[in-house]
Amino acid sequence: MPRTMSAPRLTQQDCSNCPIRHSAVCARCEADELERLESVKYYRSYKAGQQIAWAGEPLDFVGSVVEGVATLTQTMEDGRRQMVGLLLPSDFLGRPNRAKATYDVVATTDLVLCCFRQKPFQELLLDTPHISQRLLEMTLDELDAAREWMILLGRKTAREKIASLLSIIARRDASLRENPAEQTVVFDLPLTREAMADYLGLTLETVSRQISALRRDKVIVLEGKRHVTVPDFDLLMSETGDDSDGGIFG
Amino acid sequence: MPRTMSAPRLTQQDCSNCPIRHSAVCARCEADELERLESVKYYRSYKAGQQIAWAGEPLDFVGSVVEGVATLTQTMEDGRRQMVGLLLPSDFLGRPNRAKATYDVVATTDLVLCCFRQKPFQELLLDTPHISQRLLEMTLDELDAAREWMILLGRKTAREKIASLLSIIARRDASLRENPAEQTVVFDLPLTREAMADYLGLTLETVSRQISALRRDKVIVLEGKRHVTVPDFDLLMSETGDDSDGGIFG
DNA sequence: TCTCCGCCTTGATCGAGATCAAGCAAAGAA
DNA sequence: TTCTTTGCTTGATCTCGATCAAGGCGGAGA
Repeated sequence: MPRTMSAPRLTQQDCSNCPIRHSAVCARCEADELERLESVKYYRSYKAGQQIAWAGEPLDFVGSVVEGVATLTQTMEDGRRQMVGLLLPSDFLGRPNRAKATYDVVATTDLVLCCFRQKPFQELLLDTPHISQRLLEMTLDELDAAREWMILLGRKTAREKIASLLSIIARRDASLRENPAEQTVVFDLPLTREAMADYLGLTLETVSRQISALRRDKVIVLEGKRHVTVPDFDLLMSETGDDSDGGIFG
Repeated sequence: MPRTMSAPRLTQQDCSNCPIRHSAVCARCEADELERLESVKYYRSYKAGQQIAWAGEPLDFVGSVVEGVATLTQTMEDGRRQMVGLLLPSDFLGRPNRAKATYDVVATTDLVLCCFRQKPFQELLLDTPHISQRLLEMTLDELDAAREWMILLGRKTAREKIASLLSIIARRDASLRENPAEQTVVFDLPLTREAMADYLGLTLETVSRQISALRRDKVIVLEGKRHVTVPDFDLLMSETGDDSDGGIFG
């Protein structure tokens, strides 16, 4: 099967105006370091639903998500699937010095990546400590997130899993709002029921039933299938099974 | 509650004779760099069962496991527990620049750590690229392992979970043997049934039943409760649900 | 306007693993 | 010796989420 990717290249963009300038792998770079990055970076765009990489197949670049959402998924021989990562803007894709993708990577929304070929990125890592330090920090954060997810997968009930996922999305969106302390949070789900099931280690039917149950219990209000209103964020949090303290920025 | 740790200090040991010299965070260091490490490192020892750190409590050092096994565990308010990491010799404990432990850390066997206080280790990281590069590599490996574990927790059956855990331990032990290509593997379980349950997202009763089932089906032979013989490693692998190729070093 | 298709919901039933419960075996402790 | 404790096994039963099945809804294309 042909697996060539033809992604349109965007015109070169100025790093200093980049929306992820202060949170991506380049966050700590100085002006001269950014100049060097600009000389080797390039952009790739993908449409919603497009696959970016296939587990086990060659992937000769790494990069940062500039806009959109992508998922990392692993599939067992018999078709069982588990999502193992959710890439949001500023998250890093790929592993330095690894020529093949470890997971299937799929764009779930339209997506823009800021990419580097493996070889030049290797060199950047070796002689730009600001980049390798930041990459270490981001990788440690991802490891913490993965371990948090292990608790969810191993020990939480279906209802707690759904509430946890909703609270994660709500919290992320809340941080972009004018008044983040507001109890009411409104957002759109960026994932289908099936993708949520892959994420949570459930079936899509169970996801649907638990969302209906949370709606019935007035924990959330649904308009259509994707638009969610959380009237009382503390109430949602109390359904996640996590420690109740910590507030919206927990 | 008093939570002070008093761990006996060992006499200073020579890095060049260290059993984890070539696989720990110091693996890439040159002679002069090792000298610097030796000047700030110190050892801590723990007895089997002793707790090393408490989630949320101060932990002002990081370090490498020299000998023994430790576990990272997170506990929910109502007591549900999930193990999120297993630290074997050469694995790294703690997070640079973080003053508090994120997880409960417990020695499951007698344990020796090679430790560094946070502050000097920070400095080492900043001006010893061989250390920060190696730490990044190890953290990326841990992230891959955590994601592999997410598939196990989210999608594998109880029998597959047990077979997967046995194969991981068997594979690790096999790599220490004279003839690693040998089909028969023998080892002792370093974990209680309860710890295995915490690792696998199961109850200890289910762990016990599945081990009995694997014994009944001749996949393993048990002498006592901990000593395991795997007569045919491929047969064990075929029970894990993972891709069958790859062999013992997969 | 109709039809199709992707996505979602809901109902009925099933079954893997949890829970509740009893008891065994080995190692200390009294 | 006898009593406890710790770690483990096994049985009986229950329950949550999976599975199998049917149908609803809304948007895109004919």
